[in-house]
Amino acid sequence: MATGRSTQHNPNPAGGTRRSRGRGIPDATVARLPLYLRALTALSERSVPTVSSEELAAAAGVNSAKLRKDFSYLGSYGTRGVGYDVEYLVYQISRELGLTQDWPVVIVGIGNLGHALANYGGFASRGFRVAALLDADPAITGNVVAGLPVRHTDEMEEIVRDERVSIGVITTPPGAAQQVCDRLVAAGVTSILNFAPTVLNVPDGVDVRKVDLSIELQILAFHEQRKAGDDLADEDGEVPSAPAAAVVSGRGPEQGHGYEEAAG
Amino acid sequence: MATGRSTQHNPNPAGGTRRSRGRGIPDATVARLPLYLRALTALSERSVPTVSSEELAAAAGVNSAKLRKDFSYLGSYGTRGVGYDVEYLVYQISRELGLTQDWPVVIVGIGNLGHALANYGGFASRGFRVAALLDADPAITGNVVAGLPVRHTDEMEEIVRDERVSIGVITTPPGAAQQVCDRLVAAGVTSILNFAPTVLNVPDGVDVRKVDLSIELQILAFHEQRKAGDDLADEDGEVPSAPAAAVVSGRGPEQGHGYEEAAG
DNA sequence: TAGATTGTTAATCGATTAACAATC
DNA sequence: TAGATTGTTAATCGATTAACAATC
Repeated sequence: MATGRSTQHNPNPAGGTRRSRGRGIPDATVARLPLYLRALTALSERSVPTVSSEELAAAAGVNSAKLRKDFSYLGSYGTRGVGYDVEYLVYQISRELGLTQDWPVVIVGIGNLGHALANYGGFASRGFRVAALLDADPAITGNVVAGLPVRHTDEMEEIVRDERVSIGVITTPPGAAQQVCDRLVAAGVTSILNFAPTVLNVPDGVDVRKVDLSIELQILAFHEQRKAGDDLADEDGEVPSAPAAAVVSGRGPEQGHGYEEAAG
Repeated sequence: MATGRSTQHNPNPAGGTRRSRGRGIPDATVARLPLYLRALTALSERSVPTVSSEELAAAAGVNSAKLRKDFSYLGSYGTRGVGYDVEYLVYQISRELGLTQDWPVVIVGIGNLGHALANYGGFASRGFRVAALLDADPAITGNVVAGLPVRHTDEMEEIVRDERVSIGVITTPPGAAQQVCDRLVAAGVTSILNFAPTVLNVPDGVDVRKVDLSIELQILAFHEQRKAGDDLADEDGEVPSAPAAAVVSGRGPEQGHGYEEAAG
């Protein structure tokens, strides 16, 4: 949501309905489990033994009805009149998310962003292990980043195979992303986190999630514009639906304020 | 969001129903407009004059029914039997997203990630202008990053005011994020893009979107685990709902494979 | 006119929410 | 028992999708 940020293909790789297998968990719920887990981990570090749905929801930034509904998909892990046992819930959510096992990941493209991710602390603490850093540029390979040597992308297939890597992170320039993706998938990777601003095409059974700074900013700009518009009279004053022919020659005011009033 | 990335508070700051004002556009549609815009820009660069909903949808990674429905919220910008004029649609979507005006942003926290964002090309090309880079560390202030001097956070309020900054990007450590957020908001910022793994509390009227690497990876791990489980018999073999009392003492196997079979 | 493709309708599906019975 | 809080139900809402009439 990206979401926001969102799976490009195969949000539900098992196919069929959204909750096909056994106690299937809705996508929206899965996306919130990490939020709950983070809040619970903070409580755990403060040695808080139990927490109510109301308190935990506040800490996670959701409402309590949603939280209880989400937890109901996992099972009945609370105690009526008491709340949830923090440690127990940390474990159950971790298990559900697959974080009780070790996930080797490779990061491909060690520019500024790859560098930042390699140094990101949240990796190791949550069951993810950086198996290798890869780059195609000989000027970069051999450098040590975050304690790891940057290896050449020539070694990609070997590393993915030997280290049983199933998750790849792509931080290359957009032009290289699809090719890197293809090679990762061919080598056995089945989940891709894509930071390159490109749509990746992948075969069935491969999950792609993307993180796109530019998209997030554009969504903010949209709402920001709305706010600014609300300050004026009423922005929806029937902008004439200009006939296409009249605009084909130029694309209209680029950075200017042709049709609309300034929003600042 | 995203999630996916997702607005924490006020996904619809105008309040009321999801589509309150005039020709209000659903959140899901707004989140896809940047995708269409990117695909259209690529077509524009190749001097493609028109495109059908089918072609454009394929390029953007969505289905064509959804695309046409999305565009219908913007107006009737297509021509039956022909398709959409690329340049005209680029302009209309840009205008709808507020990209025909200039958005000054500040980036607070110039570590690895802030550094990466400052160098990110997608910024400038889409109406966003980095008005300032800020950091609290005197060892970092004064450095030139992406052609801009890193200024001290002491100057935050002055810069936000003078440059009319309404969008702030937070790339600080999690412990500093809320305080930075509070100061940005107090200074006049009304949209925040948060890369720190913290829930930010903001007053009504302020939008927060967050980008969280760790959450994206955890969602991938969940699906990855499912895939692995599908290879075995049937993973849903009634894991006994362990009584809370039995687990309170320890949190169960941490990185181990206590309850579950290995998924690799 | 015939072919192509949009814009819209209506059905379906998933997500959210409030309310409350169950029960600790 | 009385108070507190979960887990679930049912209503509502938003998003997706296929189909097709409108129309270029």
